[in-house]
Amino acid sequence: MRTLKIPNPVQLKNSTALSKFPCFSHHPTRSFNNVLPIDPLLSEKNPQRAFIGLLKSISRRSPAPSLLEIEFLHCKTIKASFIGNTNVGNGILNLYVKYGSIGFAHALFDEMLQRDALTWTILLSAYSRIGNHELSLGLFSTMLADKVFPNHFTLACVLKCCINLNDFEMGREVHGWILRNGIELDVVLQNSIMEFYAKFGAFECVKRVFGKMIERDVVSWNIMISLYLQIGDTNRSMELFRLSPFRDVSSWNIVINGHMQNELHSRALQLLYEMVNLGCRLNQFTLSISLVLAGRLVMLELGQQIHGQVLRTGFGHDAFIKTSLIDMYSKCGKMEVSKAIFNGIHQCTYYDGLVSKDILWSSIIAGYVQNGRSEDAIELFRRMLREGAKVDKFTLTSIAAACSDAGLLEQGRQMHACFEKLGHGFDVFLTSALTDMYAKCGSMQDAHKTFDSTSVRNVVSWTSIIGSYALFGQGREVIELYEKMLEENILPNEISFVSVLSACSHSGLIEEGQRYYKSMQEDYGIVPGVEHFTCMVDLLGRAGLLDQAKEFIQENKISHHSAVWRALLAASRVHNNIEMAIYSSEHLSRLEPYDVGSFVLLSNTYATQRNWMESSRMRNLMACRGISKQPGKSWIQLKGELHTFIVGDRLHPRADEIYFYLENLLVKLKEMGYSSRIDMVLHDLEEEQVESALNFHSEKLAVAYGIISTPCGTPIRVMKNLRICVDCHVVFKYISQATGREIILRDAHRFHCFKDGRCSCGDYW
DNA sequence: CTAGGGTTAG
Repeated sequence: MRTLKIPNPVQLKNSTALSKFPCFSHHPTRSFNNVLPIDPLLSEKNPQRAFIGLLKSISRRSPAPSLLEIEFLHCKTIKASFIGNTNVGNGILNLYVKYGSIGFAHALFDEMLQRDALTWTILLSAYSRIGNHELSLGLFSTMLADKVFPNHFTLACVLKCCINLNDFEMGREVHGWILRNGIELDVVLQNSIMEFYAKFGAFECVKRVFGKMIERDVVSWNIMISLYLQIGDTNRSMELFRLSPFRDVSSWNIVINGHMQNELHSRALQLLYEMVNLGCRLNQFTLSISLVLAGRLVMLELGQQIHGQVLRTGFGHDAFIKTSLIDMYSKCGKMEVSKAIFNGIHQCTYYDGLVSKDILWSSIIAGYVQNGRSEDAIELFRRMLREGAKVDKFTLTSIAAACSDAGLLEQGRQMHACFEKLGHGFDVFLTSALTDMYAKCGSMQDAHKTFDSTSVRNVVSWTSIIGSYALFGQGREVIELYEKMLEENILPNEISFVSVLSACSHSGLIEEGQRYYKSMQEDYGIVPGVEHFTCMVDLLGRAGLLDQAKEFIQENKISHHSAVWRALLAASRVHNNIEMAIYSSEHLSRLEPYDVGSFVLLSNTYATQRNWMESSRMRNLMACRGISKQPGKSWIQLKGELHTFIVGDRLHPRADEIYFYLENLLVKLKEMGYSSRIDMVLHDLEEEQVESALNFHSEKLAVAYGIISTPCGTPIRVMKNLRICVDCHVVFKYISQATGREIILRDAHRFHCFKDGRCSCGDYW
């Protein structure tokens, strides 16, 4: 007979020291004599059997027995010399495992003189449950060497270990062993075998086992149903679902979740309604997945209804459900509610004993990041570290995105290094987020290094590096990378094209942009969405082809999208075309009467033409409608500290120095030939005031502060929440020349790298 | 057998 190739049989420790059970020496025997009726049992005809019955009932008792009670029982069995009985030993062993004390369980296991299949199975399944699958398999191997014949539970557990260890070969060996040893195949074992093959995508094997089954149950059918969902064959899975004689809650959960996984959210919603209408009871799984569904569809009311159902059914303390609730409210933009739920978590039942609070942390942090509240997310992350929660790749991915938004290069770098030190494995999500983070923080070297170190690249990895170069306006590199991606047989998605098209637009590659727009539809069958239309309007508009852009909007019948008008309006402003600006802003304000951008852009366009009447009329209208402009702010990070500036503000402790330096510098720049672009000032002011308003724009303050606080030659990295002003753009070119400093500025759309009197954007933006 | 958190653009 061939033996199983199971690694590392476990060396059992045969120790006899009871000192492994520290409470033994001073055991409070008296305190349990009333609660646990041991002594009367001992006078029964068959005290051992009675004792075994007691152990069984205690293991099912709620609340579960305390460690002291278990040790008390253990003590009693020794005193009554029952411990040599395998069934008694198994009973106590089971209690230790249920209590979660594997160390004590293993110590008892070592002391047992006779171990049967149950003894081994209790211990090895305990190890598997805490995630130590190797040890579990090692015990299995020792068990076989000890000539103890495994039962169905042992084998099912071993197959689970093979799934968790991703060890297909081992699982096949186990299956072979089962067949060779003529183990009778019952439903449970056959289901385990099916599940094993299903997890490894060995569809034919699953079907063969299912086909041969004489008796099938819900689980067998469910595995078949999920098998088809796994490969995206929703039709076939629904056929089986309708055919199944055992359709119950779990089957419904599987089809609903399966459709969600295949991105068929509205179909999933239909199924949920059908399930409810049939009067099917919703269990905790249903509630959890339907909350996720409500979040993805941004259906707040549905989410609230399910929340009500959660409270009614008493699942409010389930940790899984709490995470789903946090996720749902975050996705619906209700961060206050998410936060309240998160803060109310003290006593949630950790379902299955495997749920940890780390996931709750990561889900609330993700919520803040998704709602654009990076500072709050980072603050929460610090609290999480203080409270000793474990940082995993999920949290770190969100934090990387938060650092991208806030432009915090140093924090991002620290977290990256910290994570690498922990020795976590490679992850596509994380490396994509890090690539993006480094790029958005201005370090293309780090972004490229991260991308190069990405061993398994998918569309997202490629799209993030492509988007990074697009951010720096390096259209040629973007096109090169895009072609490289195609060479590696990675199919571009909608987002890849947004990056490519916006890069073309930012680099003035008009023909290329139009070619890729065509290729997207013809070669990849991607139907252009608002984002692509907007890129095209932007592409034409930036190039000054305003009429063509307008025609593009009409031809594609997209005049109901505000974004395309916003792009045209922005282009009209850059090219000072007041008629087109008015035309597009009329459309824009009809579509979005409360949109800040439309007012600001139009009012600015009027202002540029020095039409103060119209400009101020626009601003008054904004005030009437209660719209306020997002204040422009710029920030710079020095020695780990963030310095934020708004136009003309003197709040900074070194404000006097900053202003003094800036004023002198501007005099010098004028000698070099600079003159103020006063046409960029947005209010009707006297000439002198105009100039001073311009001179102290937030980005100028931040750059000046950077120069006076760092040694000569250090590059200056500044972030701005809005687009850079035209005058500042001119000034920074002069400054880079006059001071020999490199100025790297990230605005709302892209990077501008000023060096030796020139900007990387080539003034095309 | 079935459940929760993450990436890319605008």
